[in-house]
Amino acid sequence: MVVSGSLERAREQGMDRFVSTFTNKIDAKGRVSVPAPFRAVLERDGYASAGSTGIYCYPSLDAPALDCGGERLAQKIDGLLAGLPDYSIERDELSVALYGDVQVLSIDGDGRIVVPEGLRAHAGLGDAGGQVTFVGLGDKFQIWEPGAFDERRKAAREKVQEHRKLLGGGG
Amino acid sequence: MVVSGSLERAREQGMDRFVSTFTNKIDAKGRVSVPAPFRAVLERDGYASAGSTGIYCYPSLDAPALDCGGERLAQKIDGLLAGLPDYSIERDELSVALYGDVQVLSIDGDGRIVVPEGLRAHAGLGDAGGQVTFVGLGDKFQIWEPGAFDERRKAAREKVQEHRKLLGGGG
DNA sequence: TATCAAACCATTGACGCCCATAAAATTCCA
DNA sequence: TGGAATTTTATGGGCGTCAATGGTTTGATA
Repeated sequence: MVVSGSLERAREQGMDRFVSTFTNKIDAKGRVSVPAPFRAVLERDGYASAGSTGIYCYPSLDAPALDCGGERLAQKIDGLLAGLPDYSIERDELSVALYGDVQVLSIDGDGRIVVPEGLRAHAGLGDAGGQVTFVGLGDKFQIWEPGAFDERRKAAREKVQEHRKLLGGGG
Repeated sequence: MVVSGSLERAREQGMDRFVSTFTNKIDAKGRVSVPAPFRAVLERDGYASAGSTGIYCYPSLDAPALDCGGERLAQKIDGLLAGLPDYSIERDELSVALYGDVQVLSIDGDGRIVVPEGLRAHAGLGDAGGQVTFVGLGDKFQIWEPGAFDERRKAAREKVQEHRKLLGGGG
């Protein structure tokens, strides 16, 4: 396929954030299609143009999921380091923390990525059914094992309902 | 192998920083393959062209790891020293610390380096399983014993978690 | 000549790249 | 508005190239 359909639409609509969730299959080779709308956002973000080779991906700090994004995400990380002096110990430490877990995954001509073993393990991808769920979070998106994401979503709903009650049902 | 694949890709895409982590085997002779993407960055950096013969490599000042890079790294070190007054004690000490243990490692036709015993000892390379981990840190990269890196990474993750507000709360 | 290091070669497994198919969605026209 | 035609996406598979790794030979040195 050619990355043009969703891309052009996204351009026209000024879409530049990751939205919605999609569930795709991960095949025997470990390949997964990145949802076309996400690819469109990445294109806009310039993931494949000037700065980088692919998408940035690292284990989420607080969930069994992977955080992914393009240039914007990379620049956010760089921004954190920008303030620290070159070759200072602080910078080295933070660099390892931020870069150490990051993998750059290239997207093939068909819009697919291969998730390396280490990352797959953190998110438990492939543990069940060989499917993975992409979740848009604006600036970035996450990759979940579908079952795990379901639980997380349920929990989130319940929490929201709690809040509503506390807020006096003003909805 | 021929150093052309990743290199050309890197050229075209303007990739000029060390990113991602890779784990390769180190054999009985002390040989390790430098990850192809890193070689590509080094090529761009001119490590093997005009100025120098190989990559700069020295014991990391604050970690059981090796700091490595090409021309850019060398120049940054120079710049760092240039900032200090001539014949100052600080400069002398830093000079020794930085330059004293620097080794220029040449990359053979197959993309491998031989890590000298002294450096290997500092990072504990080969102590377990005969594997080493390359960690991209932008301007330079580090070489770790996988186990040690894992520990450092865990610690770093916890540290980042404390500062995750800086990341925009996204995790 | 013995030893060590560095260039050379060869193998294998992984990965990038291409094509094919099928399903879904969108467009276009009646 | 409905339905056909076209486009786009997702997914499966094959194939060639390249990277990583192990081994061998050559060359320098003492």
